Amino acid sequence: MTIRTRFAPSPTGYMHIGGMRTALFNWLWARHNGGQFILRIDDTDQQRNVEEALQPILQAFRWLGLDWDEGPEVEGPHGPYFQSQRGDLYRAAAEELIAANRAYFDYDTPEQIQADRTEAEKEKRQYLNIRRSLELTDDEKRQLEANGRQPVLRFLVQRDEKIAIDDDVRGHVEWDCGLISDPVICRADGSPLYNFATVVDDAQMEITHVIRAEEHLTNTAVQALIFQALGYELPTFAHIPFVAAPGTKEKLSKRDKKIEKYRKMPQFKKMFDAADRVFPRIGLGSSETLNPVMVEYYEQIGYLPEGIFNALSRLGWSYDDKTEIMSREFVVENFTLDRVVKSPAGLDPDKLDSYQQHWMNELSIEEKTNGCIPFLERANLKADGLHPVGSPEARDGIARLITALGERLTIFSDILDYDEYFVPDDELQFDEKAFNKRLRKDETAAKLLRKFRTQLETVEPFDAATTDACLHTFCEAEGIKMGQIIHALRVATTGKPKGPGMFDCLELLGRERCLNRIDRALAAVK
RNA sequence: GGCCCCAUCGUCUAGUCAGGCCUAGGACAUCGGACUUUCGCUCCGACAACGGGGGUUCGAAUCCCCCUGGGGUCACCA
Repeated sequence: MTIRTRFAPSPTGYMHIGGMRTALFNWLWARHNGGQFILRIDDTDQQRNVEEALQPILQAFRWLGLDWDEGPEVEGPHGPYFQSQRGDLYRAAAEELIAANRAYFDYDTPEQIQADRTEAEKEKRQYLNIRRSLELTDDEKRQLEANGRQPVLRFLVQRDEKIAIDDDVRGHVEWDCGLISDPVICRADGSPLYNFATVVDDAQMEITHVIRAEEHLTNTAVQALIFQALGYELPTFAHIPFVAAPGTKEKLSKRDKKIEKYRKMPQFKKMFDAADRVFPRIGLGSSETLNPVMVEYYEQIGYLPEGIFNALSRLGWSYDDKTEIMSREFVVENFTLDRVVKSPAGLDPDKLDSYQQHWMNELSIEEKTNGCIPFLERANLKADGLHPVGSPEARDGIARLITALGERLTIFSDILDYDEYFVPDDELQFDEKAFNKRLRKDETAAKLLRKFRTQLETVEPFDAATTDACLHTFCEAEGIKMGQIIHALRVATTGKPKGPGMFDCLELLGRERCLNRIDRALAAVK
């Protein structure tokens, strides 16, 4: 039997990171078994701009490298893949249920239902819908319809039964049908509701494994009942834990109110801060428009799909007791449902960064350069303050900077922290605290720097090794330690108290810019 | 509140199904230390968990029961 899994997003305009993890597990299970992964669009609810709202979702799949065998754009033998276009299938299934007396038209108004519910609540008893419409004669129904009453279609739950599933993650789970209200399966206009459409679709698309988040576990009772009533074989269910907000066991939510809360949580804060730092500079709004609950956040701020893939794979799943770093191929090869964890897994930004760091460091200088350039371009920076960063002349300098940066880049947008290499000398900002400490208050250092400046004027060639040797000789001649001047030199040339190796910095900047900057710094000391 | 699910370091997890190999392993974070002109990297070290109570057993993180706690869900949303 070919394994077939699916993910069924509704077109909301963005991809939720928790949803992405669910999609990933579905994709992994299909790929691990040489099966198929299907994308189906649950657009029964909204009608406008489906295409527009869908694109970011498809983009997230493409970016992470989760390809789909059937679905939008690729189509396939079980289409259409938009629920809004599958009305005939639902209608036929509904008629089948009606004919078999497993579904009935309910003429109660929403107000009536609400009243029933309130009353049950008042009497502290579990609400179960009252099947008044079952008592209606055909004449009465006609009468109601003539008065404009539009019935909904309800599935008739056999209340004396039990329903059970054997979940691949949870094990045996059982419900008492006597506690389950008859679910509405079609609205008055005939449009299907989720619990019904999903069953019809999963059956028709021959889905073998329904892998979804735990929050759907309760729905499964009703869905299993409908599968049975329609004579379909039950797929295998696997309810994986949902992705929780950092440091909590609560489902990671997309709601604005929660987002505001996340923004202040210590574990999450740095991701929001990064968004506020980076996105405005590259014309993408701020954390208000793009936040770490969305997959797009990670793409736009410069994470690697490999890093996110690795992190998401380890969220609720493990290979063994020590393997952390895993390639796509490794996970596909080894992913099994029996190693899925049962309890909710909190997204951990720190750990995510550690995976990211690993995969970033696997990249060649060329690949890193390619990843960084778009950020420099969008931030409108000029290489050596002159050439557009996209130009071939600029590329070599950027590549040399990235080489000097070594393992200091975690995400591509980190390159923006080194904008001192891209601004004109007269626009260089000196870190005030460092400037005070290393130049203003340290008069000896400033004096030494003035003296060393003349050496830099003539040292030849102006590269890291030679300037390094030059400073050593200088220190020896002056009878000082490197530490007495080098900090002042660093702050004067780069504006910052930290960064790559000092002499790499000098070489990167070149003689002219170094001298300009030293002059400017020394002038500012007075 | 009803129903359902879950419960090991701060976090992600290994170990639970087949009880002893667990004085509970790894990773991230944190804190020390080494290296370095700074930052980072790297290396070394430290801290740190079986929610509680009863059983069963020679022996329980592992099996059983109860309690507690957390979460999910109860729509003419998905």
